[in-house]
Amino acid sequence: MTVEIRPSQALKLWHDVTLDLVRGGDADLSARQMTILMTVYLEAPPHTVRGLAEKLGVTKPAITRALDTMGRLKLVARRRDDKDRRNVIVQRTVEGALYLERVGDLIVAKAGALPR
Amino acid sequence: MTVEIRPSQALKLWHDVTLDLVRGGDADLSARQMTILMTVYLEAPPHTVRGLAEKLGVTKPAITRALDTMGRLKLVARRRDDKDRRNVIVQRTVEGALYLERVGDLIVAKAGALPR
DNA sequence: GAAAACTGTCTCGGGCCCGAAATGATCGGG
DNA sequence: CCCGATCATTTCGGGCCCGAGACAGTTTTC
Repeated sequence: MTVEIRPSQALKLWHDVTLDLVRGGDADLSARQMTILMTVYLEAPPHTVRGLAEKLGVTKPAITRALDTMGRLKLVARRRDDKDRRNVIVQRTVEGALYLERVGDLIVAKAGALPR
Repeated sequence: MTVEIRPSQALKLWHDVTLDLVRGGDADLSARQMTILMTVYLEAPPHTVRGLAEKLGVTKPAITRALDTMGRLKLVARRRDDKDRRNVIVQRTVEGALYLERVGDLIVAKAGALPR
């Protein structure tokens, strides 16, 4: 299976998916929040505030605020690290996994509907 | 050329692209702004405030504010419709076209680097 | 055990975005 | 010619996000 795509198709795919996400209005995540969410679910744990801040190239308070908002939405959870109680470990949730699963399926569907 | 992709690949692709956009920090567009930008550049003109509001499922002031911000960034331009001077027509700009071209190339590059 | 280093969070001032409603400009039917 | 309909924008009150810097808790170093 190959993932070949032309720039014009790529943009149309991006457009179709973001349009659905905006219209759905479920979560209304910012680009940063979406990136944090995907990083937590796609990359190997553990995920800390500092680690996420470095990876995204933003300040730590920005990560804290994003985790506050996404925690309210039940998309992620926080837990103190027992090994080093200074650290906060970002954990996945069932709701977050389901949300990303829907996003993945949406992308696949839009990719399949793309003109050849 | 086919555009087949599995959900896990789709999510990784989305993650890789948004991470680059967040880290780059060029524009920092919200999901709505990005959707507006792509709609203006991918769909046939003319584009009006009301038409964009209906398409995205948001209020007209939200479109006006997005156009204000993106106008400051030179990504789109506004012009009065001479046929019906109540309408405002959203126009493309060179900067906007270049921005989307970079996004398209970024998606293609990330798609090509995806594990099979 | 005290001090330095490190973590995440809070505070501050400023800016942007939100939807609802009001406003100003323009068009069109009667 | 006028009054209602239709544009886009502005106003309003409220909320979230931003980075810089201060802060409290924890660990490590000496």
